[in-house]
Amino acid sequence: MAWRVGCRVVKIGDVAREAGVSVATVSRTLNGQSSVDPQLASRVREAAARLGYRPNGVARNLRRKATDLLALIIADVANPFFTAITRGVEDVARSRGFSVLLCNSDEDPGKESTYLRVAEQQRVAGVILSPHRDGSDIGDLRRAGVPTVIVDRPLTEPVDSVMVRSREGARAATDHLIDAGWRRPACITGPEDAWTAQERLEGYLSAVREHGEMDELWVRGPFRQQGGTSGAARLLDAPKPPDALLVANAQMALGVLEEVRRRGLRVGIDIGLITFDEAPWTSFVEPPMSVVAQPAYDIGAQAAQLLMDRIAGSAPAEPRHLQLSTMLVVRASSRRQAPR
Amino acid sequence: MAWRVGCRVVKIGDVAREAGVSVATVSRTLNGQSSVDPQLASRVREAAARLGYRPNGVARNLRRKATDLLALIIADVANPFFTAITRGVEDVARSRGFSVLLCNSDEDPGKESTYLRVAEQQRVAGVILSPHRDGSDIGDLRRAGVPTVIVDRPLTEPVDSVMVRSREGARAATDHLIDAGWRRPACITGPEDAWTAQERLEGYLSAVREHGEMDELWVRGPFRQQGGTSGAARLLDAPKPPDALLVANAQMALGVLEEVRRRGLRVGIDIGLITFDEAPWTSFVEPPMSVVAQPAYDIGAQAAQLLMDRIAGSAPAEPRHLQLSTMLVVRASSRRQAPR
DNA sequence: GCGTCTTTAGAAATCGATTACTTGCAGCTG
DNA sequence: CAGCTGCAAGTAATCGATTTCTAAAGACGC
Repeated sequence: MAWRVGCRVVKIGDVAREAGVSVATVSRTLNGQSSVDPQLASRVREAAARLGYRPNGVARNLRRKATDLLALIIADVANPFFTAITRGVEDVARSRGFSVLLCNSDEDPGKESTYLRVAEQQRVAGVILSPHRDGSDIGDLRRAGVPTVIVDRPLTEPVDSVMVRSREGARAATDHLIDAGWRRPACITGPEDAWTAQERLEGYLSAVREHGEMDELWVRGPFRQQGGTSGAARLLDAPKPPDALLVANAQMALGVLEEVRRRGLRVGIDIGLITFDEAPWTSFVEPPMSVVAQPAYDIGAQAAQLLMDRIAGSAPAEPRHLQLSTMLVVRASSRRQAPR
Repeated sequence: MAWRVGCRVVKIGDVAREAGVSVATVSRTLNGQSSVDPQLASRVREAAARLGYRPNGVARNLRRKATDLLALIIADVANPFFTAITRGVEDVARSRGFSVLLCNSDEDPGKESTYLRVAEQQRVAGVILSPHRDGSDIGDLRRAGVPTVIVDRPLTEPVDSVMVRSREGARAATDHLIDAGWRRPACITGPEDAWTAQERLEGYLSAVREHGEMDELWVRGPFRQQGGTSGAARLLDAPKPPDALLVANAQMALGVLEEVRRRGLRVGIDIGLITFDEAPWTSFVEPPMSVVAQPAYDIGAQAAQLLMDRIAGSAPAEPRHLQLSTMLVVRASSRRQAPR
C-alpha cells in the first residue's frame, strides 16, 4: 500500500561501520544503558550525527516490547469537554516522557473499535478511553494486557476509571431552577445508550420527584447541536410546554439557544436555561449561560496518573474508581426575571 | 519503562501449531494475499479465533516497512478551526483504510518536534502538519522519505500544501467594515512568527491604505482568548481608539468580546466587530458575530487527498499547492447601527 | 506413461533494532 | 607468576510478523 521510493535510510549498521565499532556499541551509546568508553562514544555520536541517523522506532518497539506512546480515544474532538480532557492527559503524560496519540471515535462504535485495534496492535503503553457505551469492547485490550483507564462513562469490565458525579450535578441544577422560581423545568438529555445522558436525566428526575406536583418533562437527542434544536422544539411544541430547560451538553445547548431564539422566547424571562459543560462561549451569549461545570482537565490529568501507575506496575491489582464533582455556575440564563 | 507482567499473548506460531500448518500459511490466510486451500484456510481462521489471535502490528510494520497510519499534527486542539480540519482528514483517510493519529502541538515548538520525531520513528505512512512557524523542521521527515502535507501555514521547504487566502479574506473584511460606515477600523492579529497572522494583518493594511486618510491601527497577541482581551484593551486605551475591530481568530474574538463588554461598549453601535473562523458560537452571541469563514473541513479533506496521492506514488514530483478561499459572512456585529 | 508446468505449503531469510552471552584484556591477589 | 575478577566491546540470538525460495504434488499434453 504505502510505498516509498529509493530513499536510503541510515541504519544502525551504517553508523557502526562509519564509527568503526559494532552495532551493539552504537546501541549502547545512543541509549546510554551500560558504560561505553567516552572516546568511542563520542566517535559514535559524531558518526550518527554525520549520517543523520534516526533509529527505527518500530524495530525498537518490537525488541523492547514496549513503547512510550499512549492512546487517548475520545468520543468527539469538537466537544470542548473532551479537548480539555486531552490537555490534562497530555500534560501529565509529557511530564513522564510519554507522547499522546489522540483518536477521535466520533461517537461511532466502528471507529472506536478500529482505534482500539490500532492501539492494541501498535502495542501502545496504555489506553485512555471514553467508551461509546457499555458495548465498547475493551476485552481484547485486557486480554492483551494493555493498561487501560476509562473516563466519563463506565463499563461493566473491571478497569480503572475516572467519572464525574453527573447525577448530583443535574440534581443540583434542577433544584436551582426550581429555587429560582421556574415552575416547569424540563431536561434535554443524550441518547439512551450514553451513561452520562442517563445519569443526568435521573438527577433531573430525582429533583422533580422530590419536589412533587411537577410534571416530568424530558426528551433525548444526539449530543450535537441538532439534538438540542430538535429536543427544544419537541418540548416547546407540547400543549403544556416547560418554562426552563436543563441541557445535558454544551453543543446541544447551542442548538437549544437557536430554537429558543427562533421562537422569540427571551432567555431568563420566558424561559430559564442551564447546561452541562463550561464551554468557552457560555459567558458570552446573551444572557450569560448558567452551567454545570465538569472538571475536564482534572479528569484527564487523573486518568493519566492512574494509567502511569498501572504502566509502572505500582497500582493495586483491583481497579480504582475516581469520582470528581461538578460545580454549579449560576449566571443570568437561569435566574428568573419578571417579564417587563 | 513500560513493563507488562505474564500475559501470555498468542503469536502466529501458536496459531500455526493449533491449526497444524506452518506460520507462512497462517500469514497468507489472514492477509489473503496468495491462494490457500479453502479447507486449510478455514482451519486456520478457526484456530485464530479460538485462541483469540491478534497479529502484532509492530512486527508487521517492521517487515512490511509500511503502516496504515497517518499523523495529523495540529497547533491547537481546542481551536474549532483545527478540529474541523481533523474531521476532513479523518473522513478521507478512513475511506482509504488509514487511521489518523492526532497530535496536539499546542503552538509549542518543543511538542511539535517531539511529535514529528514520533511520526518519523513510528514510520507512519504520511504526515499532515500545521507548522508552528517557518522554523518547523520538516527536514528529517523529508530525508526519511515520509510523505508530508502542510496546512494553514507555509514553509520554505518544497512540500505539498493547502492554504487559505487569508490576506484576501482580511482585505474583504476590512473593506466591508469601511463600507458599513466604520471610520477607524483596527486589526488584532496573532504573533509575528505566525504566517496567518502576518497575512491577515497585510490584508487589513492593504485595505486601509487603499482607502487613504485612515490610521493604521493594529496590535499582536497570542492566538488565545487572552490575546484578544489584552489586544482590545491596548487599542481601546489609545488616545484615538478604533471604532471597529478585525480579529484574526475566533478564540481571540471571545477575549475581545469580554473586554468590549467590560467597557460597556455596544457591539454594532459603539464598535464594529468581525473575526476570522466560523466557530459554533458566533451566531449565538449578541449581536451575532460577522465572520470570515475558512473552509476548514475542505482544508483537511484536500490535504488528506494530496497525501494519499503522495503515498500511492501517483503524485507529480514537484509539490502541489492548493489555495482555498474564505467566505465573508456578515451578521449584525459589523453592521453599523445609529446609536439610539 | 512420462516430462513439464502450475499450484500450494513449508522452510528459512528478512525487517532493524536491543540485549544476552562470549571473549579478550588489564589489574589484583595468594 | 598462575589464576581470578571486572569490564568493555563484539557476536549472535531475539522480538513476531511477512515474503522469498524451495520442494512436493497434481494437472495436462503428447
